[in-house]
Amino acid sequence: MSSAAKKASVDDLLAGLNEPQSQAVQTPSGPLLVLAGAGSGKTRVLTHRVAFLIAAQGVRPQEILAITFTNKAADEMKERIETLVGPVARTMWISTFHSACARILRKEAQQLGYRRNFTIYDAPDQLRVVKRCLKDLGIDDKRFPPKGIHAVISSAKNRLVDAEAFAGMVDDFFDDTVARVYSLYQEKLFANNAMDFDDLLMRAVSLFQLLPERLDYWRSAFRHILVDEYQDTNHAQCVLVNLLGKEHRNVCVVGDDDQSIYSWRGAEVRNILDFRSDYPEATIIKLEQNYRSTQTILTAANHVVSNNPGRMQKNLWTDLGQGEKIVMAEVDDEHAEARFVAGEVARLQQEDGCKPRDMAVFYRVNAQSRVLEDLFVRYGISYRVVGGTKFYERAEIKDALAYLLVIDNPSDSISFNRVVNVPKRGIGAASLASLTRFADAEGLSLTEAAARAGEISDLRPAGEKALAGFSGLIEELAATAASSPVAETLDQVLNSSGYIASLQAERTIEAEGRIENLMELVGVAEEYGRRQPDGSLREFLQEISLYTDVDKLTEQSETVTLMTLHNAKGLEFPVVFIIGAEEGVFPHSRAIEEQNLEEERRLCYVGMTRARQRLYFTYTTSRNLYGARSYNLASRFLAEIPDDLIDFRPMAGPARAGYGKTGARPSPYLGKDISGDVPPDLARPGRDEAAAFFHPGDRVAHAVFGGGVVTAVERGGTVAVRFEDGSERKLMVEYAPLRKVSA
DNA sequence: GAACGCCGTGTTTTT
DNA sequence: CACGGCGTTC
Repeated sequence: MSSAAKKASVDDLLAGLNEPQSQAVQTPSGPLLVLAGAGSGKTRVLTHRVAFLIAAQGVRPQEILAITFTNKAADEMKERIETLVGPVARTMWISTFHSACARILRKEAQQLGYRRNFTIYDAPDQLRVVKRCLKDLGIDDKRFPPKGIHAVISSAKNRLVDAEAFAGMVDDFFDDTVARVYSLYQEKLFANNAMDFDDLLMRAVSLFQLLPERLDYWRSAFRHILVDEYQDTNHAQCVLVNLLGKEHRNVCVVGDDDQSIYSWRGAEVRNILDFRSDYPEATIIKLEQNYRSTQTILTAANHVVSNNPGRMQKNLWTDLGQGEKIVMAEVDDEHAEARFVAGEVARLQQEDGCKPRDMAVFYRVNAQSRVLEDLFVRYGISYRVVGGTKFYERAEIKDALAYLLVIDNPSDSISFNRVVNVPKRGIGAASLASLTRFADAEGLSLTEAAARAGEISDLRPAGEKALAGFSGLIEELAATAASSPVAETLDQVLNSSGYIASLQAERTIEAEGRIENLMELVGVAEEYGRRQPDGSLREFLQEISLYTDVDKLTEQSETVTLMTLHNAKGLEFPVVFIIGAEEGVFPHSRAIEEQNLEEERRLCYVGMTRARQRLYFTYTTSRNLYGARSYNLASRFLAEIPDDLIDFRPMAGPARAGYGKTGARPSPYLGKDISGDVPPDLARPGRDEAAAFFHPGDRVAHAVFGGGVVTAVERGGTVAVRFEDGSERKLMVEYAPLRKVSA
């Protein structure tokens, strides 16, 4: 490449960047912290910085390790870098922490006593192992719920506390039990030549800690490390970055403390706040210009999040103009909510020329999508749900994959048990018990034991025959796998096992759906074969096991997108609806109980800042939740948005007296310890708070008397209000359906 | 050995 | 409400 061409391309890389962005791209090697507010061009900076390192600093692509939060983000980044630097981009490591660790561990497995064909267990698999442990240890799974146990184990792993260390710091009975399970759980994973998600991180760390020589190797392999969404890294990930990066110190992390929303799975905002102490000489750059949202949306989001203490100060601004006000719609119940959203989706298409793909609906929990989906189907609005029951967690998909997993890793007993009698081939609990006993006695895997079914004395002839048949099937499939593309192996799995046939025999709609899903899986395998002609079954399985639904989210044109607020991270849409903005839903009741409102607020901030032009909030006065009707307050977050940014749409029909039907937008939230279960009345400002809450001059609204202005605040929780109809009334704040509209 | 149905229970977010 | 676990029945 001539130097002129090179220079031109470097100029290109910097063209169109604002000052701080350009600085972040050009800052020479060494630690760099980029605090990137929502929509401030973070991805742009990352991709351009990588390109800059390659084009201007002479860094070789394969020396770069770039970590993203999802596989989708990784793919996008790869693509964008490729357009900047060309096909060499393909030699870079751009992936999630988990994928990167898995890749490293494939090469290093033997160092840890694993074989390189280890299986990665997903959440349901992990739970199954926990359950088995509880059973083996004779622990009552009523008193020790597997999910809870697993959560504790997972959190320990994220803090790099292994089973032994955990046992050493136990200080109550529950943890003591967990410690025993943890230890057995690890044994079982190891015996199955399997790792869970957390192991990928923890084992990578221990590899590096145990074997300095391997650390040296990987350290010099990745001379430059870049980490996106650093605010959502956990301790293990942070340690990993430091192990690899602390020596050469070419560590660039990008993130936004206001967007940390994964503390429940071990993420520690502290990591980004502490970057300066880990790397005192770090350059720190703030990106504060937002290129995504209108000023209205931005101001509103800033107001909300500024209620959180201890933030890194940021001042997001935009020059995109004020734009539309934020619509806040009060509706009867979840059905009215769905109707409202569907109505607006239709209207925006007709009147504003919005495309369905421009619109997204965010909710707090997956269950909320149901009602919406029902109505969308009836309205003929096509939509897609991101997340929820994930494609790769569907039973039929997991069954098919379990066959492949057993073929690839015969030690994997979870997968073995999953498929040994699916479809039914007469291998029941009794036969399996014999098989397991035999395997344990002989020190064999279940697959190996099945191959020697004839030697199992207490097996009934029918069971023996069935097991031998299954064993033969697996061997046959393994032979195919050894010499054929993945898609072909999969096809044979589905047919030779009789899996498809048994579904066809069901003759139900669900079974047809399952077959379609399986065909889609075959499609995925074919696609893989095209992309990676030399790809192995193992690599295919690894890719799949770390793949989530968000990763699949491609720009399909004519559908509205439905997803949880968590899944919305990193995305943007011209129009965003945030539904269920109610106390107990969002913020979630459990977050209220656990006093973790700051994270909920950040979640709100993330949701709001996804919107480019229009932002809607909806809240219901009554909602069916878990089979029972509940009456919730409007979310406190709504009250944190300034009035002049809001287009309030009270419930249709005459305003009715009573809680939540005031026709006034929700007032600033006063209650401090109000959980979703507290009767609504208690959530109203009490007598003592009245004086602090209302001030003369406040604009208020009354459910019956309409709008007015506070003229006086009296003792005993009484305020005087002059209403728009000219009347003046004294009202008991404690009981009157009175809402503050603005101060 | 499999299928059905009952009951109790637990409900956030996910790499 | 929805699912998993467990007992009953064929």
